[in-house]
Amino acid sequence: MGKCEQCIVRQLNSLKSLTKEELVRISACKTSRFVKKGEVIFDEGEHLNGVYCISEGICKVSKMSSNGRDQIIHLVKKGDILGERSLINDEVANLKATAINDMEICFIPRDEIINDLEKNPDFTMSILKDLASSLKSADNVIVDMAQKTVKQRLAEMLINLENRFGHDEDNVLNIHLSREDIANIIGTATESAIRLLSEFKKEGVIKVKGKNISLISIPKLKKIAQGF
Amino acid sequence: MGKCEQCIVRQLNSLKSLTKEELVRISACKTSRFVKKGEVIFDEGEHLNGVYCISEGICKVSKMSSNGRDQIIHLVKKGDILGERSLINDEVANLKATAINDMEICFIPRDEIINDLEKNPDFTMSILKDLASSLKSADNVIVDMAQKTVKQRLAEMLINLENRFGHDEDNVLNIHLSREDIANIIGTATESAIRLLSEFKKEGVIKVKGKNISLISIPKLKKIAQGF
DNA sequence: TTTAAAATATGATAATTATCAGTTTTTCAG
DNA sequence: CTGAAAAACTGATAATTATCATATTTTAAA
Repeated sequence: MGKCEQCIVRQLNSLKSLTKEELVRISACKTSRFVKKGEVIFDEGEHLNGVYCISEGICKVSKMSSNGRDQIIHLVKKGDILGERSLINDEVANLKATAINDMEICFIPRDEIINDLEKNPDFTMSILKDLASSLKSADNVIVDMAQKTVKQRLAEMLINLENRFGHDEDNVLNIHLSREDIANIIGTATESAIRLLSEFKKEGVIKVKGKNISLISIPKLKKIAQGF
Repeated sequence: MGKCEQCIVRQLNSLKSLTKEELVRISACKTSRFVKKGEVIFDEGEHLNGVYCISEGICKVSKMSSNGRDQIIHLVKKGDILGERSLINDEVANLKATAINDMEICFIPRDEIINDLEKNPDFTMSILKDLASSLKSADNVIVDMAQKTVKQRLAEMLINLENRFGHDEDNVLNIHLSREDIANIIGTATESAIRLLSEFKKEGVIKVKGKNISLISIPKLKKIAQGF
């Protein structure tokens, strides 16, 4: 189990604002853990009692709608912090986190980190900026969900995946989602997502082989996302 | 122009966490202003340079979609703070604020309040909790927008209006929105919103007279919102 | 490897929602 | 008060999206 002070992942998130001493203290009480693909890290209604720092892998964060379908609200990857919101308002989790590939995650108990939150203004400001930025992007998602067609949303989502996860040497996106997950991100039926992916493929804007998706023309996708 | 120390509205928001001294300082530099119905307080892309504290009235906060329709993301009323996000990340406004009735608002310059944000941990934590709570409700809106039908969303919105704004002695909601605004909250065409309102009226779950809406059966509306 | 289960795919159809066109009602400036 | 503009409304129709049924392919456990 590595030490937080030396952890590279930490540099990617708000924990970078902690002092050396704080990190040593956190390192002593944190626990590291492997999570298998498909495993649920926490579910709606659970008490979190701490935050997770993602060392490796990707998980989806979702919420069940009253109509029985899961809506994926965001994708969390290496370097991201998970559960900070429940930490702040001290409520049970509003969302569910599920690994979409094998992961390694560190858990930091609430009591340790809440102390830093109250004492270290740099750290607090950093969390504050994180939340402000999440809120901005949530607002943008609301607008897209409310105003764009499923086709527009799919195009937009593909561009977002490219920006956030990048692609390998063969231009294949570095994230492999099931068709159902794709549908649950853009808020549509699985069949509709499949049909639109086929349509994009036919039109030559993407290449699809199983869960491997490559974007062939990002400009064209951007046009589709804007309604052309 | 009243003094912040004595302002009742302040008790409703994060400003209640400020000390007497901080309030006196802010009071000295704040400016108060009346805003007419329909007037734009700030628009997307503008530099805010401060936050607004709403003394009276209601405004809509919206964002233009690339398809040319305005999506209303929230309604801000007496006691709410407006523009805190732009304050924190120091970016231009992502949203537009428009008065939906006559308002009175106080403006607090950025420099004054940013100082308190960095120095007063109670105040910072209060803002942090505000943002966490906004983020939670934004996530819930995303789920609804993505998974619910327009009919479900309208029913839900009516319940939200009742909870947030209440009704007068004649059971009429204390907020008077145009049909277009209603459509822009739930993310649909104005005609669709009108049709569904008529349907609800016919079914006897609401009473409508112009912009005066009364909820007759909240339980029925809740059932509709959940898909029955 | 075999086989059952899960995921993906496709077609047909129904339901929802948007758009366009036009009418009626309301609002409000003069 | 009056007339023009804006808002609200209604109908017809088109476009989008969901649902159901079923076939094919892929995955993973025995």
